[in-house]
Amino acid sequence: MSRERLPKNYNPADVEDRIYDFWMKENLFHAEVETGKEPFCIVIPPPNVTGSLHMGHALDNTLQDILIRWKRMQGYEALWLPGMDHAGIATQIKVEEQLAKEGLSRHDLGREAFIDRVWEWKEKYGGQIINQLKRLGASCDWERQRFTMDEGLSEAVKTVFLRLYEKGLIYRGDYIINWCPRCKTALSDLEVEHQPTAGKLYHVRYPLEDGSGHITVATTRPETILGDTAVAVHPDDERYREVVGKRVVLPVLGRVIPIVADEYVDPEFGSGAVKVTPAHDPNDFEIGARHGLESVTVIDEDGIMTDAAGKYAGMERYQCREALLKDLEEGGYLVKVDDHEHAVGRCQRCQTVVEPLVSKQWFVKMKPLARPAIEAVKEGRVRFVPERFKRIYLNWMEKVHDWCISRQIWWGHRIPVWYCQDCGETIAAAEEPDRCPKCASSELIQDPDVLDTWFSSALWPFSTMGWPEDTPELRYFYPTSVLVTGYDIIFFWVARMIFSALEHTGQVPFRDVLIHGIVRDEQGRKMSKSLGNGIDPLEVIDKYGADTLRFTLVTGNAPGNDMRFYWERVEGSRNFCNKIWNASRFVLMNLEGFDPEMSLAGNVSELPLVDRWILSRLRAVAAEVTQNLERYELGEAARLLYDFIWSEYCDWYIELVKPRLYGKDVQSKRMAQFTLWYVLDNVLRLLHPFMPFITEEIWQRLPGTGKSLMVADWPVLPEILTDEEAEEAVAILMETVKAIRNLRAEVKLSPSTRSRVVVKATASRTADLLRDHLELISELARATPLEINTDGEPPSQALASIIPGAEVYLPLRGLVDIDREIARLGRDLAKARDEFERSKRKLEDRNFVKKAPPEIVAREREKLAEYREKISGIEERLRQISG
RNA sequence: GGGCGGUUAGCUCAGUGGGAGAGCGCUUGACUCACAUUCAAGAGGUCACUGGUUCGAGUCCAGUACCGCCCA
Repeated sequence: MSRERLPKNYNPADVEDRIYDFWMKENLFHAEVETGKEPFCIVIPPPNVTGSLHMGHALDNTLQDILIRWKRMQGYEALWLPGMDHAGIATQIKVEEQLAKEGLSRHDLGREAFIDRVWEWKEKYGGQIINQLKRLGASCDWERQRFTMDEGLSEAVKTVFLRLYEKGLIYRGDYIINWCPRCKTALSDLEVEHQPTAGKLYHVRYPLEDGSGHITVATTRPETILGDTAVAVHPDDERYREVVGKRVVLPVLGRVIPIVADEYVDPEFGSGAVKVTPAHDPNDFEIGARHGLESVTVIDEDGIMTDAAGKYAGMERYQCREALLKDLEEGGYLVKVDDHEHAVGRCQRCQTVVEPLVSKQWFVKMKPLARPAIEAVKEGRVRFVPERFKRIYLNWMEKVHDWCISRQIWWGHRIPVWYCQDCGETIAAAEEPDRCPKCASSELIQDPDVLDTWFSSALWPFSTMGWPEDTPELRYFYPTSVLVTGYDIIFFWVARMIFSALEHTGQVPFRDVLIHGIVRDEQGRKMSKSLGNGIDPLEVIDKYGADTLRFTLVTGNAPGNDMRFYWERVEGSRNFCNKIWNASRFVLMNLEGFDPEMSLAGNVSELPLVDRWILSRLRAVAAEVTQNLERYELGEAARLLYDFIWSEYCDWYIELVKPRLYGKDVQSKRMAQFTLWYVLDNVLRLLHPFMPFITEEIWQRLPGTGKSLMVADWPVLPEILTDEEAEEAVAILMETVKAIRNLRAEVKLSPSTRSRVVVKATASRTADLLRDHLELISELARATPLEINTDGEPPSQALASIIPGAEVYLPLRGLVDIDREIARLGRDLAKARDEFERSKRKLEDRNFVKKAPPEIVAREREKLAEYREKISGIEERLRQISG
């Protein structure tokens, strides 16, 4: 037991690093395989190696740490497996920027030297987020840290690629993809963000080839006219029945193209006829495929018009638009121009407008993989929390498109495919082949592309455990217990992990998916670099401590909902830390002569009433906290602890127990010490997952505790602590104290002035209870002298308050304003009568009495009796003072 | 266009069919020997709207309005 004086205010900076070092030194984060315990496992959503901790990470990892610490205390072998993602495009951009400062491009270095450079960068600057996670208090098993470019994980990537390739689920071909002209790479559908943008809708007239008229089409991207290979109308559209099968002449270029009928066309939009540019629009690509249309690429990978664009060749895409519009107008083809808002796709990484292009890329065939992934979720083998995210997942999975997995960058997992320069054979292999298996040529060139970063993170739950090897980790910890992540990443990552795991391991990757929202700024805007409205979690930790940040992030919002970040809320959490600190300080300062060993043998039923009350409440709260954690209601669990500690333990119990601590009755003092200690010990355990640092710091100072709170047992309290009678009795004591305080406040009596109070109890049992706690009430309500009776005549010159079971009088010689008192009692009376009527009406309703659960009806009867008593009490009082 | 979420005190938000809650802010009083990062007392509500189910709806169902998000 530490006897050093604790500071008045909790200072996290003095505590947190020291405690974290202690945990590390004691190796308490490490989880072992096959310990005989039941496993509980979480794999971290690997942050980007380039990343630094933002509020999203702070929230996500706080939730994971709460779960893992709780389960660890419950006796599970709890593994939280950490690591990082190589983040292909993001990292490459970072290193390219660094090179640019030296006046170099990656091409100056060449591929190998560039990749070496990225590794160098990674060793030097990468992974700062790991240390930031430690500051947050994350209890990850750092010995097991993984990186998606590690040898083992790279092996898993290759294995998966080859398996899918051999099964025909990976293919290469010319399809329309999203191309970022700045990053110079293909992107998957998910990596394109659509933003509503003000633009124009150009209506252009295409003359029929036979001179019998024209068709007007509308487009937001006139430059793609140059790549048109058809005009399409809806097959049922009467207006165009005659012209289907005819041909039109493409304005300016003069190319002749057919008119086709296709269900895709919306007859309601524009003129009901659309131009078809298979090479530069995903929907047109589909139409083109259905009708066997030609595909003419007019924009290249740099966003420059190709030779196929005729006289516009060499122009930049927007420059071409202007030039072409001018020509269309001069030729009389431009009918009109409307303002039009449409969705423009931009590169997630650099915000450049993406260009849909036909390009040779690698794809994963999704339909066969999606089916089992849909089943697994429908059957509940993977469970989303909150459940509504299941629908979002299923909707997406059910209409998923093939996944473009090749990227034209250098940093990443190289596609394990070689092409024979002599016979053109494609060879997929784990290692570079010596010669072509078909023609024995040694002229083999590896595919230059790398795989989408998400291709490797999709394998994370099992690749980190050694798959494809059959490791003890896989057998013990896999499938993992729960995945915790934001809803913004369900498609990118969660969905891909589910189908990958099912395909390659035959098992789900995790049983539960806990989805949370995003942390917004105080105006409700997304935190972003460009807005500069982000709040650095480390700034919060520096100023207020990690426990404060964690508590702020976990309280005050429902699962799956977004939350706003307010410094006021941070202060509230900080104040709570300080409250715990000072309550603990109080307990530690008053444990002199207390022996924890001895007190454990104490008989609960022999404890004083208020001790039995707080122990009963503690047991209820512990059970509720556990239940809420089991349902992933972490915010609710935290709120319960906040209320219990602040209101019941601090505001009431500690105040109730003070006279005993300072009094002469040693036996009573020992019991108070025991109860204070016992409740604090358990409360610290319950709170530890939420606020690991402060709880550990205090707990280690408590007598009779162990080496570390983080491996102490989670409270499961004995049934004998539950004591409904004590709870009811203490409620009466509290009501009485509140009533007296209330009356005192009414006449603005300062707390320093003591005042006589008379309490008339309606039942002798209540009178006994109040008499037994006379000193307590007197102390808490500043009531001296305090008279308790059951039949005395109430003082006439007094304020009155009628509560269930008692009438409370505050005598004030000559100071009572009778009119005011009559008015006040009148208000109380009106309120009580309203309640009485409502209750009476309810009980007179036969259906209520017949159909409502008996305990509800019984409670309602009790209420009615209380109101009746209150009303007659007030009426009686009114007669006394006005008569 | 399809889907999802939200609408509760001045603000931000909890609320799991059975007496409308918290934090902050506001008003009044107090440096009472754990804590002024505190304590005590108080004011403040048509639970968006309209119907329905139910003995009973902030809560379940249907619809409407507005705000937001995701997908196309």
